[in-house]
Amino acid sequence: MNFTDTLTALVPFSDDELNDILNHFTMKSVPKNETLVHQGKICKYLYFIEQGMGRSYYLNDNQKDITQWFFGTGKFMSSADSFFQKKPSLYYLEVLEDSIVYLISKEKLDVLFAKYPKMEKLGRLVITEMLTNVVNKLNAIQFQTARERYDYMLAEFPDIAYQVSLGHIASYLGMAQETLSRIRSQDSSN
Amino acid sequence: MNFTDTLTALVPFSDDELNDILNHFTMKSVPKNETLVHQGKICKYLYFIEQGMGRSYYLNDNQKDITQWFFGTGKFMSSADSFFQKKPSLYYLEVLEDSIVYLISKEKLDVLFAKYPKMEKLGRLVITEMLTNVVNKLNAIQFQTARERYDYMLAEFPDIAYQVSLGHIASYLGMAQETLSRIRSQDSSN
DNA sequence: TCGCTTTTATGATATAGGTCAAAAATAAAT
DNA sequence: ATTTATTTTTGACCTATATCATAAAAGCGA
Repeated sequence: MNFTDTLTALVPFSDDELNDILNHFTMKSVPKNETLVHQGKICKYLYFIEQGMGRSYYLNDNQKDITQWFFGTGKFMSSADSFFQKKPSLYYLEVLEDSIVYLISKEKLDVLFAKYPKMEKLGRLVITEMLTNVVNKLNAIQFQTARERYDYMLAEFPDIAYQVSLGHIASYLGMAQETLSRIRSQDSSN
Repeated sequence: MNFTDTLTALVPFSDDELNDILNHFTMKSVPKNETLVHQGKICKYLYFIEQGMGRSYYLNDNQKDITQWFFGTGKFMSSADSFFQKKPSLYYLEVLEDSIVYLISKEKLDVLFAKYPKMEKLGRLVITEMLTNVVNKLNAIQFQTARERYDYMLAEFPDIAYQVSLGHIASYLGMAQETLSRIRSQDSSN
């Protein structure tokens, strides 16, 4: 679903409103592997992924890269806490393939929030969806075996599960990459 | 922090606005162990805990009670997805001690959202905070040892860690209650 | 197409923490 | 104040998965 459709599906904007809103965003194409936000820096923009996919990750105490979230086509991507509170980001944000995004700064977004109450609603809905997704993952991770976690991933994000490197997925699911490799090899032998 | 202070800290309401908003809420005292929402039912109200504490939990495949979240004094409590989307709740909501809450229905809240754009902002801020908290817990759970998870709990929710039963905390942290008991006995022997 | 780098697979071994069982301690009820 | 129920502790044992090591495969630049 493209950007305008995504917006209108959440809140019914008029054509004029929609145009004005779109004009506050900037469209940009981002090449594969580009880092949009660095850990410790402020996340200046909220991104909508028109085409492509990205992920957030951080480096743990052993400098190991841990995927925190995947963002697929048609989703908003940001280091939410950093963007909204202007705090240093705990995560890196990077694009995993050539992508097209719409981006907006906090200042411009605040202009939209002030101008259109419906935008506040949009913001609330988008964040509510994120919250639901994170809670779902949490429940999936918390008490399930590695096998079950991978099944959750296949069910919830089939597109991502088949496109992203095994190491990224393993860290996202909280398991060693060797474990995920073994799970997959079980699958293919049956 | 009490209800009015919490509201004005997030968004600067005028006295008149604040009064009007408060009038849409109902104050209620809830006795210990009362269940506010049942799994599978719609969560009809958003609660603010003026005094006391609650938790959300669900029963897993083995009918084991798993704590999903704790809500302390001064926090909003709800089965967010159920409340906002009018979907059956995945969780029970219960009060862990005699409490005083302010509650509001979705209908009345929508009236407030429509009337005061600032309320939309309030909603967005509250949910953003929840999102941040859940993401923090997810990171704590995903790659940390049982010991580290408990330390996270002590740091993040010291009040709760010392008041709630060991079994509730263990399931919240994704470990067997025996494990948490052993961790605690290590602590007290040093 | 060849060499170089990164990713994935597989085997051997170690361990954190789960499960089962039973006792001890606390809390609740009559 | 006793009994009953619930929660916590402790011990013995076991298993899923991490870790370490190395090989195979895939991807990529020159």
